[in-house]
Amino acid sequence: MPEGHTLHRLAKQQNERFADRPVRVSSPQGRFAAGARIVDSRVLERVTATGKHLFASFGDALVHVHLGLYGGFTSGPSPAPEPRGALRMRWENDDWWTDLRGAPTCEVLGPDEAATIRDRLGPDPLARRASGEAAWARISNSRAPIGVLLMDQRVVAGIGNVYRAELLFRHGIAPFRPGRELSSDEWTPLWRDVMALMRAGVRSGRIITTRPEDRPRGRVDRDDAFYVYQRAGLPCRICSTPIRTEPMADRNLFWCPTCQTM
DNA sequence: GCAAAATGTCAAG
DNA sequence: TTGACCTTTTGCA
Repeated sequence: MPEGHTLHRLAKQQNERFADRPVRVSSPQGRFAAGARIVDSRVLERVTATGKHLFASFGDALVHVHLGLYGGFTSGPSPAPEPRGALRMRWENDDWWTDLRGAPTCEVLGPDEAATIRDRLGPDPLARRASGEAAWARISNSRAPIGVLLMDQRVVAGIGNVYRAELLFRHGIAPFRPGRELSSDEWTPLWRDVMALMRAGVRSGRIITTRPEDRPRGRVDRDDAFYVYQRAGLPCRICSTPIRTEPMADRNLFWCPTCQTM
């Protein structure tokens, strides 16, 4: 499921498999039928991820996909399986297929409309030459809690509920602290960390935030991947205090009340 | 077999 | 601020 690393990984894979040649685009479910007709059989130039948005350019028409909470792509080598369920969009060439389901957004845009969406976003830690300065400018001037600011795509593009909780834990910062009460000595390592964690996420295809010394050796199973996310009531890996949860910015926030300070 | 939850966002009021 | 929306998986009976 999708935070920024998922979309960048998808862009990379789709470029490898589909870019620079024609793609058959269809919408077996029908909801994207009109859009599919516009780009069907055209050459796919490039797939780009910005934050949690995916843009596939076919000349002056771009397919814009946002996976929301539960959208997802599946894919594999040809031949494609018989369409099943609510299959919003399918891409096929002679070698590969990929299917999109569940996405709230799958639409054809012009270049200006795509630019408008990108312009609304804060810096993407996975972008080339990413800089956290614009994000820091907003955070250091805001009295909103840092746990809200990190989820705001205008502040940083690509962070979701898992990275939010885990980053704040890794830096010992209570989610309730107003942005303006962070010091730049806290922000600088946090920004460096989000770039590194998300890059690792792109590489492995999953989010792992525990340091090797804080988890059992060997393969990382789901129970050992996080410090706080979805661990409400379980003992903190560092101090054994029960992990707390409560909604913040409409999502369930998780934190350790001992390790994360105001 | 059904309800609830899940790594998200936007429009309506 | 609230509700709508998209689909699959999980947990409980």
